[in-house]
Amino acid sequence: MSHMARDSAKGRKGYHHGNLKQALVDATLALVVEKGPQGFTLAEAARQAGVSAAAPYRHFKGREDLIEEAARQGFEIFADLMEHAYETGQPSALAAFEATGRAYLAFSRRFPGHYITMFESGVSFASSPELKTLSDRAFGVLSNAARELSQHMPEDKRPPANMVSQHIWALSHGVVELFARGEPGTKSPFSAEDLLESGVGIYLRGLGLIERDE
Amino acid sequence: MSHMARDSAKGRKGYHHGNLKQALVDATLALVVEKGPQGFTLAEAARQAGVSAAAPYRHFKGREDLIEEAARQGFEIFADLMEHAYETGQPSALAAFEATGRAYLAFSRRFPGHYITMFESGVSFASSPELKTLSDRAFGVLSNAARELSQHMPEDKRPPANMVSQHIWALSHGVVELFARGEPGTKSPFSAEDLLESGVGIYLRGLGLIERDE
DNA sequence: TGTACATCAGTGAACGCGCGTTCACTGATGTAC
DNA sequence: TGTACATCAGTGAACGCGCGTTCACTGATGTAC
Repeated sequence: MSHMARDSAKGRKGYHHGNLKQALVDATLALVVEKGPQGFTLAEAARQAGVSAAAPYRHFKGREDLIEEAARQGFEIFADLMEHAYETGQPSALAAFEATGRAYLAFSRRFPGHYITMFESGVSFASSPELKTLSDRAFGVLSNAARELSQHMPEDKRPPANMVSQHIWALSHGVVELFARGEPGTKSPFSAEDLLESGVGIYLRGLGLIERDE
Repeated sequence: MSHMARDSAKGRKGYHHGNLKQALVDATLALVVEKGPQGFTLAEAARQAGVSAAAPYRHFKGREDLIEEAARQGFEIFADLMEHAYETGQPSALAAFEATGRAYLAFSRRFPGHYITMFESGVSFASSPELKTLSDRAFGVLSNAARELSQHMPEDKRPPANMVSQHIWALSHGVVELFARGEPGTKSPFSAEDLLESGVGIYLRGLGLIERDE
């Protein structure tokens, strides 16, 4: 078999794979990046893991279940990244907030497969209670950052903290979808990073949190 | 046949449909809304139009070609809507700009099938030169609005007009994707319209185009 | 107005394909004694 | 250390399915005379 060459790498012994579950998740992530959210098939993932089409059923209930596991892992990484970014910016509420915005984009760059399964595969963060919990953790970080930010704001024109976090979430998501993909035709002169950075900057100025001439 | 009841509505004569091309596009739009961007099949669209699976090939080269036509019509409507919104806001550069932002969201509401084929079907606005041209027209409106807006801005801290239009595009797109869908789990207390309106407002304030207490 | 005929826009049967899933099976591994 | 045996994690063949596409066909329509 053609995959034998890699058998020794992870304790693969021939008949027993040893690490199939994760290998299938990894194959899913790669496929989804390569062929788009729906281009992925259970059969192809099995093939890529060097295993028969029936094998995945030892670890997953079915096709949907595999995607969900990939998304689950994604949300976990995502939440960790957001939390880490938040802590990095502390104790400055402003720095923490900006950092979480950047973390969103950075996550989509470093884990494109996860990003796709999470936001474009149709699984969505309400498919299972577990995904809901995990996504709540991630977006909770952004919400908290927004809430703290709120307290540094001129009190008269202070929008709800949730609204602020949703603005940044939407802006980040839009930038990722439109400008961070390899898609041609989007030959923007600005990088996604620049776009998000400047957009958030202007927005924060609008909130009165950054001085006009910085 | 079960679809005979509707035959008289549009000149349907039994053997000849009379309006198949558009009927297939309409079926595509409905399917894509109902089952997601990839849930659509040529066979199902034909079925919904009350016609055999081979019939679509009289009007389209294949599956891909049908989606592309749907997207093409979408871009046309979209561009018209953007232009109309722009003119509505004139001669105020600010009002025109805000109107185009609103038009983006309004379009996604009124033509969800088109929106999906345009932005989520994988066809993308660079698949064909024709789509590219049409999408350029639509986004050109937004760019122009941003350019005019630029001239009303404090000259020292004036970001490139293209950047401004891309910020708004990204924010609009993000709001649509995250908060304008029926998806549960996104139980936001704010409507997509409110979110976009307030987000754009804060952003424009950040540009120095709206006074702090308005 | 009537007829012959070209063209148009459908039909329906057939194809090959890959998918998701099930099933009885079997080789490998771990454990009890 | 060796052996018996349960359990685990694979196999491979088979299934039914719906899809995209092709083909020779045929009914309906439009036009020339």
